[in-house]
Formats: sequence, structure tokens, C-alpha cells
Amino acid sequence: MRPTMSDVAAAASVSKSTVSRALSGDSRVKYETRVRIMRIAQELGYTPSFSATALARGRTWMIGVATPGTPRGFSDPFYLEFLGGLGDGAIRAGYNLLIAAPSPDEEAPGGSALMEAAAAAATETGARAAADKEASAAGFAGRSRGMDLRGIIAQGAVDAVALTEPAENDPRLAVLRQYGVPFAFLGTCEENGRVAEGLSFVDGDNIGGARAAVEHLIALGHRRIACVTGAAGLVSTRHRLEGYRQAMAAAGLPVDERWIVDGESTKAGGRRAMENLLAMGLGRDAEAPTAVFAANDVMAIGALLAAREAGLRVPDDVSIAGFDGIPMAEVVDPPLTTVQQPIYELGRKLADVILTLLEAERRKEAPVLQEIVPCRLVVRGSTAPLRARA
Amino acid sequence: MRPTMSDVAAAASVSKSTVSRALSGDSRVKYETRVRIMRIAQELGYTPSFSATALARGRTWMIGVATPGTPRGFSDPFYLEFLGGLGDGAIRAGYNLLIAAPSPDEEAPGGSALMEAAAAAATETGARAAADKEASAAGFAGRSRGMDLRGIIAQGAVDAVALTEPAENDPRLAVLRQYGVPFAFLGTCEENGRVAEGLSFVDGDNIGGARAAVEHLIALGHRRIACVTGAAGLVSTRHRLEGYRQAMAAAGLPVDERWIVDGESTKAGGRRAMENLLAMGLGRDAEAPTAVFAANDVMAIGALLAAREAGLRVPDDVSIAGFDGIPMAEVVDPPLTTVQQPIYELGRKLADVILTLLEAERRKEAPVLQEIVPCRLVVRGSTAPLRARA
DNA sequence: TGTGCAAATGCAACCGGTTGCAGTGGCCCA
DNA sequence: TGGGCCACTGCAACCGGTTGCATTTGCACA
Repeated sequence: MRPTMSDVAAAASVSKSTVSRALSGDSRVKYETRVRIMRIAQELGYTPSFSATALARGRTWMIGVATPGTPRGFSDPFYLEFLGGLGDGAIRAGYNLLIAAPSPDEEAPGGSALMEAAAAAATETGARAAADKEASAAGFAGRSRGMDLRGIIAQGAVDAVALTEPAENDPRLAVLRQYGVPFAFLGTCEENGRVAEGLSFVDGDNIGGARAAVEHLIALGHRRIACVTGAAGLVSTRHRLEGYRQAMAAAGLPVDERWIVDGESTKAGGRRAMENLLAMGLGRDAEAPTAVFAANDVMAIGALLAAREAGLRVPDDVSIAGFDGIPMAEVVDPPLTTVQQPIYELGRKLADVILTLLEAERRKEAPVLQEIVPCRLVVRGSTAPLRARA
Repeated sequence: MRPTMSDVAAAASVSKSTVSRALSGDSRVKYETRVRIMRIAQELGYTPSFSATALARGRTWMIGVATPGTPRGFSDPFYLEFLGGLGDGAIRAGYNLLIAAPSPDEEAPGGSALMEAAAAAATETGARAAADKEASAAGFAGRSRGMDLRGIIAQGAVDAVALTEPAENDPRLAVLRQYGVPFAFLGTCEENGRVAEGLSFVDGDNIGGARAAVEHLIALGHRRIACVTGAAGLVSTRHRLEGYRQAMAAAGLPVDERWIVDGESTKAGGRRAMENLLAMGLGRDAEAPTAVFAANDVMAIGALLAAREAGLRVPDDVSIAGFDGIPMAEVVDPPLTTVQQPIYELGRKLADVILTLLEAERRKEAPVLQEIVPCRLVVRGSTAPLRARA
């Protein structure tokens, strides 16, 4: 077995308390004693137990990370780069990341299902064994090992939580508030259509970034510009659409609502959205859009592929701009004009926010930290001046 | 505060033991009692404490994941897709992933540095305060919160460990064996040039896959084929090169050692490798290679970009094939011919292996599970029949 | 009417650290 | 020489569950 603190204490002929204090740098322990204990601990290969320390100190040094829900999955390139930044920031401060499984949708109360089964079986003796089995299989709801977001918070497995992609009136807020665990979002957190009070977050400037992208297209001479939007219900989806509308309105350009198509935040969705636009005459019809702003890069790439397959040339026949600045945007042909978010930086900043919240918690404070990070338009080959049609 | 088991016990007028047994489905607890306790627990919103359970049961339900070292980073697309598969597999069984920070290189023994400082300061009284400060800042080596791989294992924070990219005679093996924690690799684990005995792993068929890619190029008529290799020291690098050599030898084609260039497993490295090949006359010189097999997709993409920038057309002037089958390979232009690894599946399989090891551990067994998963050649637009030169 | 046994529950130790408070010894000063 | 204070260390309770073993209760059987 691994050596315990008692082993070290015995080897050093002192009490556990002294060992504990010596190793945690308590100045009350005589200097020579401390050095001796440290040496012995090292010789024995002693390392304090994670679980025991966590129990006694009430801190696990872990930060929970909520995985994005569908349609974007865990392997979304944007999310993962963010995760890298978050992880680096957390680790530097001695914290680790605990990846939480996405909660089962709206989490049907497994406990009550169990209760029903139990109640039903309570009369019949024959059915009892079955119910027992079910009970132990399903387990008590509160004890389920399923480490979804709610689970890791309820069990006190994490000291804080990082979340991404806030939805409008995000349902996760209830759990977070119930347990009072410090948390922060990547993405502007809104409730009832306005920036939520008291919630900390870090976000890219979605409105400004989208506006910049569309302004760029307008500056190139485009006047009919379509918009492929992200998954419904997300704050970022609304913001980017808002930026699109602002740019169009500022230029005095009308927006045909049919130009606004849902791309569901995925490559396949972007492809479908573009196919819809093509069906509406894009590339052929003089009244159809001549440029497309896709609210993220993977949708833009899907759109680009669809356009290419339809025989259109990008950017000659249609200009396409994206949003996010994922690595893939650089390697497609033509390389994608996009709004570069400092993705990794956002992760780092979110880590800083959470660390600050944790620090403040020890002082019984609960500050609110909100930061909007500017994005930068990167012009590449997928956008070009409007050509006069033949 | 969160309710504890004692609170539930008090509310149900039973002892803690009974509550514990009731909630864990111990059949010794009377059925009615169990149902009553469960209901009360639910009403109170009770959830067992993670730390306490972990301490008492000696299991944390966490699987540690080693992040890949440089030059491939955490955000390597291959790694991340694998991580998704691993996570899904683990979560399904009730385990969570704990992402470990990469170990500081060869981990200079911080403890002994501390010791030196302490010893040096032991005489002078003035320096003692400084040393104290340093000691508490640096902390006892064994107690460092730094949750690198060694840390999380030593502290017993994880029940098992998943690792990627085994190196030849991987130094991490020492730590893993020292603490006797179950572990498995993604990638063939070799020691002293042969498959390591007693180690479990899952891997794609690197040799066969590379051979298939090169055979494909040969079938297209290419006779001089270059090879961009991955980072030195990795088993997979050697295996893929081996596959290249096998295919060339089987076709009776000579290999000029200058055609084998280090691409360091990165896009930038692939680019540099291609630039070297171009400098050697590729695309101009009749004696230069006409096709390139890059040992992974990001290097292939780097090579492709370099070739394009040099004015070469792919595949007309040079054919390029990659390895891995990352999503990005589909969207580059031309789309990349590659060896598709079932990346997500590999993650799932590795999870299964680890779960099996954990299961076996409870029975005091230590099985060895090794699986090589076949890869599939996907022919796309980046490879074409050799054209007669003008 | 004992006796035996099984079912149901409680007691208390234990997992491995942390920490409030008490105790010990040395030294200074009155 | 006694009192007081400080530096250092130990005792024991506690964090919140788990579990071996003892105890209580109920009932069947001799």
C-alpha cells in the first residue's frame, strides 16, 4: 500500500499533526523538525491522499466543465481549443478539469420512477425481487454515479464550474444557484432578454464581430447578403444575427427574411442552408443574395462545399464569410474570410475569472466579472468584390 | 450546507449505517425501511459526498487521461476525437475523465531543490525567513497540487489511466508500474523494440495502413515516393515508416534515404518537410519523387499548402497521401487521400479495455488486452496516376 | 417454555488527512 | 525561586461516508 501520513509520523517519531503541519508549511513546527519530516516523507515516497485531503479540507481542486449540448458535440473544434486555454489556465493555478457528461435531457427524475416501481411492487411478493433488482440497478437517484453536471455539483466533486454556450434562460442556472457553487460562462449570459445580473462570463464580441463581417461584404459592393444562423435558442445565435441586422440597417440595405436560414451550428446544417439558398436562386437569379455570412466557420465550410458542388465558384459567384476562426478555416479552398475569436485566450480568461471567483469565495465575497473580448476580421480568399453579372 | 447522511438518518430515525445500506441497495435493510429512507433522502435533496465516498471506498470513479506531449498538443484534432470516444465509453460506465497536465519535463525533483535551499539556509538566521517562504511557496514535492500525471496517480485521484502516443521505452511506464494503477495505451506499446509484455493497448494498424497508402501510390504508377515522418521517438512514427518501406520493398522499388524527411507530426513540420523536398527538385527534377506519403494528415496538409505555394498542382504535379482521416482532410482542396483510422472507435475501445482491467482488478486478476484495429484507405483527390512529364 | 436461528438494525472503528485546544519544557524577569 | 510567556508538539475530534461485528427482535420448532 501507499504510505500514509501515520507511516511518516511513526518513522519520524512525531504525531500525525506535526507531520501535517510540517508538510503544509506551518511555521509553528520547528525548522529542523520540518526538514527532517520532509526528508523522511520523501524517502518513503509519501504523497497525501487526494480523497482524504479533499474530505478534510472541503476542496477538491477540480473545476467541472460542462460539455456542449447537441448539435455541437464534444468534438467541436471551437470548444476544444477553448478547452485547451481553460485547462492551461486552471492547471497553472493547481486546479484540474473534470469533464462532465451532458445531463440526460431535462433529467427525467429517475428517483421517482424508482419510487413508482417500488410502490407497485410493495404488495406483491413475487414482484419484489424484481423491484429490488431494479432499485439496485437504477440506484438511488441521488447516488447515481452518473457524473453529469448536476451530479458532480451535488456530490461536491468540483470547486467551481465552467460552462459554454449559454441558452436563453439557461436551465442549468437553477442547479448552479441551488448549490451555490462558483461558476462562469463562456458566452454572454442573458435572462429574459437582458444581460443576467450577478453572473460572470467571458465572451467574444459577437454583435460587433458579425457586424464587421457584414460591413466587409457591403464594402465589397454586396447589397443582398444572406445569413446562415446558428442553433436556435443560443444567445450567440441571436447576437450574431443582431450584428448582421445592424450592419445591413446601418447601410440602409433591406433584409429579405427568406435570406435568413437556420444552419444549426453544424457543417451539415450549413450545407443544407446553402442548398436552400441555391434553391432560391442564389448564383442564378439577379434578385438573389450574392454573399453569405455564416454565423460560424463550420457552417461556412458546409456552405462553401455545397456551393462548390452546385458548380458555383467562390468567391467569383458568391462570397462567403464565417465566424470563429477555427484552424480548418485556413486550409479550405479558398481560405475562409472569418471573424477571428481569440478562442484559446477566451479559455484562459475564463479560467482567470473562475480563479478570481474562488479566491473571492474564501473572503465571503461574490464579485461579478463580465468581459467582452473584441474579435478581429480576417479577410481571406472566400470574399471578393461583387462582379457585374453577365 | 448540503445535507449529510447523518441528517437523513436523523430524519428517518435510524442510524447512519442503515441509511448507507438502504441507499446502496443492501438487501439486509427491510424493504419498507429502504423505501422510506429513499423518500426522505430525496425530500432533503441529499447526495452522498464525492470525497467521503471516495475515501471510504477507495475508488474515485475517475480515469486519468494523459495529454499528448509536444509537438502535438492538447488541441490536436486526432487526440480530441479520440478523447470524445474515450469519454463516452467511460461515462457510460459511470466513470469520469480527469485531464492530467503534462508532466514538467523529466520532472526535476522539486523536493531536493527545496532541500538544498533549506540546508543552505539552516545556518544563517537571516536567510531562514526566505527559505521558509520558498518552502511554503514551492511546497513539499509530494504535496504539490500540480496535478500532472504522476501527481494524480500518486495521490490516488484516479482509478485507472489512459495514455496516448507511447514512445519507445516510454518513461511514464515507471510511474505507472510503481503505483500499480491499471492503465492502457492508445498506440502499440513497445519496449526495447518489441511489443511490451503485460501491457494493454489499442492501436490502429499503422504498418498495414501505411503500406496500403504507399501501395496505392505505386499502383498509380509512382516509383519515386517520398515519406514525411512523424515526431521522432514515437512508436507510431517507426511503424508507419516501416509500412512505407515494406510497400516499397515489396514492389522492388529503391528508397533514397533523402526522400525520408522529418515532419515532426505538425502542420508546420509538414510544410518544412515539403519545402526540403522541393529544394531537392521535387516537381522539377526527373529524378525527384513524384508522390509523397505523409505519416499523418496535418503534415500532409502542411505539405499540400507548401506545394501549392510553390506553384505545383496537386495531384497533377505531385500526389500526396496522408494518414489518420481527420475531418480537416475532407475539406482541403483537393480533398486528401488518407488512411482512415476509426479514431472515435479507438477511444471507445480503449475505454472498454480500461473498464475490463478495472473489473479484473477487483478479482485480483491482471489480464493483458491488446488489439490492433484495421484502417481503411480512402482515396480522394490528392492522389492521381503518374503523368508523363513534358 | 426454552432454544435456535434469521432478519433487521445499531455501535464503533476505520478510510487518511486537518485543526482547535491543551500540554510540556525552556528561558526570562521580577 | 516562582510566575509568566513563548516555542513547540500532541491529543482527540472532525470531515462524511462504509463495514465488521454485536445486539435486538420475532418467530418457528422442539
